[in-house]
Amino acid sequence: MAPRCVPQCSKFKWRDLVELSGDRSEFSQLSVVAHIDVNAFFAQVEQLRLGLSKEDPLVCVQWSSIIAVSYSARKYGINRMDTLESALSKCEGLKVGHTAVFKKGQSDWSYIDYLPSPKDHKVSLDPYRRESRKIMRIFKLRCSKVEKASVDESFLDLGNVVFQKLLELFPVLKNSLDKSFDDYLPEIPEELPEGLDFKGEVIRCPETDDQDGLVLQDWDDIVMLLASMEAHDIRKQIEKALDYTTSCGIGRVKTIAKLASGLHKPDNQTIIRNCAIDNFLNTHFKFTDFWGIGPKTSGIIKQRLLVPEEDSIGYIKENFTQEELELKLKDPQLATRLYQLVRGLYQEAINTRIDIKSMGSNKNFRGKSVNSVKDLIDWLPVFVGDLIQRLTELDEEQPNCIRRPKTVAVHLWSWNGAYSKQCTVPKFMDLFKLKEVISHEAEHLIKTFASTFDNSPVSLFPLRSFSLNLTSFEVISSKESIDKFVSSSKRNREEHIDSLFKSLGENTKSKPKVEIEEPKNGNITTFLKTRSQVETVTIAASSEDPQACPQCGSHIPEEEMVTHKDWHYAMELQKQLETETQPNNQPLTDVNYPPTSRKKAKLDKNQTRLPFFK
DNA sequence: TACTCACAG
DNA sequence: GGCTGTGAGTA
Repeated sequence: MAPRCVPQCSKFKWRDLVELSGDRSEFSQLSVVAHIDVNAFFAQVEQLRLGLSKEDPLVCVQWSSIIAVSYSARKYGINRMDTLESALSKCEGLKVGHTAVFKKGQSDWSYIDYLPSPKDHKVSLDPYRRESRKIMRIFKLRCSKVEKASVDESFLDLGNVVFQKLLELFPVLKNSLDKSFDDYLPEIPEELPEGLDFKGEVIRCPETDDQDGLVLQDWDDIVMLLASMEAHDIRKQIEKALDYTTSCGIGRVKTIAKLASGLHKPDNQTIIRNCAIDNFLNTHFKFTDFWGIGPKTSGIIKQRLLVPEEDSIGYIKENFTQEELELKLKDPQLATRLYQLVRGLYQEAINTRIDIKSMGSNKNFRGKSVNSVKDLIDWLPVFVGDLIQRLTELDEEQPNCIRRPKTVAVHLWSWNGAYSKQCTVPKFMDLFKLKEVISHEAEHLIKTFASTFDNSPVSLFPLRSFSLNLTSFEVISSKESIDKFVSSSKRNREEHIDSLFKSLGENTKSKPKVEIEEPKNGNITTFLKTRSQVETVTIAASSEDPQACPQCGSHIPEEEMVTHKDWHYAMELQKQLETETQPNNQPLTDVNYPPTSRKKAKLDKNQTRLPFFK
């Protein structure tokens, strides 16, 4: 049943609404963030690769341990703790997909049709990263700001797109004249426009909702409603284009959205209105569930605050002021964070471009499989190949911002201790050259290590673990146009806010201080604005116009050309995605897969298990 | 630069 | 629970 509106004086000001349209919308009082995670991601990837259906119970394995369990396999009581053997005993028809692997001595990974052994193989997570990037492309098409939290999770800032919808759907917002930033917003209307309703599961608010259903009181509730519709639509697009199901949480801040996304799995979403935050946190979670509060930190908190097992969030909220938390925890940063976390008020930035800081390739060795320098050197192509491959994909993803590592480090773990050594390398643009250098330096570092053990009573071998790391990434080339974009974009956004307010009939005297952070390259900051220009200005463009877009002919202000071209790029990508997608449930044919691996990846679709389990 | 720690999935 | 990955702190 559709929610009812019970209007009351709004708590929110025009400032809050306008901030929702800016590039720091996650800090607005009306902010809304979605957390989307792909259900049993590795299992879904393997299911598609093997041409199986969602109903086929499947596990993704690495050696003989299970790293992901499809939802249909969970029905048999299989979980990640099971060994492959016990999983197979629980489910007769269980399908098994092993991760792709590197073979010792080779620099590219592939899917193989036998059970690989850790003795001469290393796991490759590359296929999952590739699928992850496809999903990210869609997210980036649909909202102005996306933060990739991990290979299968992202945060989406839905503020901008909800702002747009608010203006479209509620004339009372669009037609208000002579408002200043400090005026309160009007009450919400008594009736919602036709067709508006929450999508997904809405957590109840005991104080305001009643037996007849959900009650909307203020604009933040409507923001959540619109966000739920938008998030649902984005998730359906992912499913249509790529065939992945997802779970999603929608809330005021990242931590709330993150907790919410886990509540209704798989393939559903959960909405936390601000009025429901307390009920949501208290009935479902302990303070240890917050992202970033690990075993160590929670141990300290428990000890210093004497937190009881039950109702730990309520306990912290009700018994300590922020000052008391600082006093007890002796860690002002943690105190502030905890104070805000338990109230659902911990507003964190959504980082769109997470600049890569390091990149590593590791492997643990078993027994005496690496018992000499030669054994280790034989493995080197795998580590180097892994890293170079990932650098290649990084370049492809951001062709106008090429990054290279300054240092190469090797880490070795023997049974006697851990050792590491690093050296600087030239920042070659050419990855073939860089590959040579990294191989050479890594080999040199390993040999240096080995020689220091020559006359030592302890031995480096058999080696327990090895890792090759690239660190201190620096930008070595960024296109001139991007630089221009960066320098002009701050002004752009100020103008953006100005023009918004003109459309709102703003009196510019009380213009708010909208903090403007330094921009991210290539990001579609003014996406919506640009889009509406494309739609309305197309015909006015002349072929003589030096500021005409070469692709659509629209007249585009010089400083917006980059953004505008990004938009074209995004649309092209979308087209590409749509044509790449098969209408039936066939596995995706990934044009990016190395030809060798692709051939091997094609397994018989009628096969119920990989051959080695027959 | 070398090493350790914390956290996450 | 083993494995893989990332970032921060410290001397």
